[in-house]
Amino acid sequence: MRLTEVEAYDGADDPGSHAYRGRTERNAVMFGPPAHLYAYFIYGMHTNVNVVCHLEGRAGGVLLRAGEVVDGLELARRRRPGSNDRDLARGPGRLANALGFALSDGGLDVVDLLVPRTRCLPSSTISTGPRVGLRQAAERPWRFWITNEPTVSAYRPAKPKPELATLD
DNA sequence: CCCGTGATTCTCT
DNA sequence: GAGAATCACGGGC
Repeated sequence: MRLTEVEAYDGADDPGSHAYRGRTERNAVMFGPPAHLYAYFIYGMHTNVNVVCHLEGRAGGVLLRAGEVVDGLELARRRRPGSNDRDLARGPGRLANALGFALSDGGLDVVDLLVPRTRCLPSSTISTGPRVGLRQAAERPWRFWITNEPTVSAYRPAKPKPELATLD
């Protein structure tokens, strides 16, 4: 998998992070050592995965939002029947599916699964913007993606909180 | 566009 | 401990 889109979450200082309100049973691995998987279940049907990034004791991680399947294409297709190749990992739930990650993989050490590119992309090819679906800290431009990559997911703003009726 | 779906967490008792 | 609100989404129309 070649990652094309990620989002950063900074624990204690980030109202958008699952770790913002401190350690709980669910988010415990985010407080542990880096390069481990924080997996969680969302919207009643989807699994998302993050890579823990800060040193032990300080929470934070990077949500893997989208990628291009460049290896094990047949396997990824089998894991996501009906998906076209571009969509195999286009979105965090789909990406977890395509890689075969499940909730039970939470805590897994992924240091050997993450292979840095041999050459860095020039920063001019990386775009940034607000994270998807957040009401809290929505203004922080902590979503990063490769510009013009077809495998990057569509941006969807958070559903605004219903306001009480206003005169107008 | 719209809505299913269920874990987690918050806010009261 | 119960009930409600929230939610880092995807698929279908």
